[in-house]
Amino acid sequence: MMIGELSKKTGVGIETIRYYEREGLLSPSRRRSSGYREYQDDAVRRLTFVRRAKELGFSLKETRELLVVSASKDATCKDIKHRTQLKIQTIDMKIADLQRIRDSLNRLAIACDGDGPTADCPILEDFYSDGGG
Amino acid sequence: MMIGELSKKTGVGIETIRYYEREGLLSPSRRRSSGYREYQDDAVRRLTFVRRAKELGFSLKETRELLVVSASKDATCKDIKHRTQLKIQTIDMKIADLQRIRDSLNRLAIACDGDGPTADCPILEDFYSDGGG
DNA sequence: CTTGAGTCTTTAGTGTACTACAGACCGTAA
DNA sequence: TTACGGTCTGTAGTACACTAAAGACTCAAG
Repeated sequence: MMIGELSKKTGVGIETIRYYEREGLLSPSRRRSSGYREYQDDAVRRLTFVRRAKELGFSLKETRELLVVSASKDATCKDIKHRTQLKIQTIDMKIADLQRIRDSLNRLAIACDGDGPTADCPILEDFYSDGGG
Repeated sequence: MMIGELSKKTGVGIETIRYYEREGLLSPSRRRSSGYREYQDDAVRRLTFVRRAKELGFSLKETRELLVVSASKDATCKDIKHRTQLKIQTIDMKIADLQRIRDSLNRLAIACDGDGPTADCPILEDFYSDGGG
């Protein structure tokens, strides 16, 4: 199939497909003499993989690595599992960061009764005085 | 003081200070005839504000708005509190997103015993087959 | 007066993941 | 043959928050 059909089948834009190719995620099986890209059915599968990995928080770089490992003959489940666990760890750290921020903001919001001028706002006070919460 | 001293006092790089100026967050109180920026002590306070807001997840654009509100005579605490609560909401949504992703990855990691070739990996299977969970 | 550090403006690069556009070429149906 | 839509390459723009570098100017000390 040509790129337009692949785009329709996967819901991934044409420009994006070409971008993924530049980034080494997906190549057409061949080129016509005209230069037109031609894809096989497995390109749909591969694009699905890329989008699913993205959904799950993997960057394009990481996704490319996953694809390489996935296709490697001597790679094992272990490698994939390891990468997954690392990703879980970084997500956990991000969540912890956001929780910390959330709690700080919440404390400030509670401290502010919402009345009076900004000059008396405990939120702004915190902001101006650094490292408070 | 000049920009170098302000930079040392706040730990914010010179280039960054100039960038903040371009973005409307901080202006020197005046310029010398040579073009050199001159700052008052309150610039330290203002930069502190910007960094603290950043720590708490506000973008530069949002921080600029906070500064405007903060300086506005008829603005009230209410406005600041409201912005804070909105920020808490978007952080909560981000956390929920990450939790969902984390749970999916965790389920996959558990399903994968780490043995065998990638061809049998349940993680990769999920990736190739879309929307699995 | 010279030297060296500090500062100035303007422009461009970083990373991420696209997205858009210009100008040319291809393929097919009427 | 003409028209029209699909496709090609290459370049540049988007958002965010910086960061770096070139080349010129300023300032203070010696």
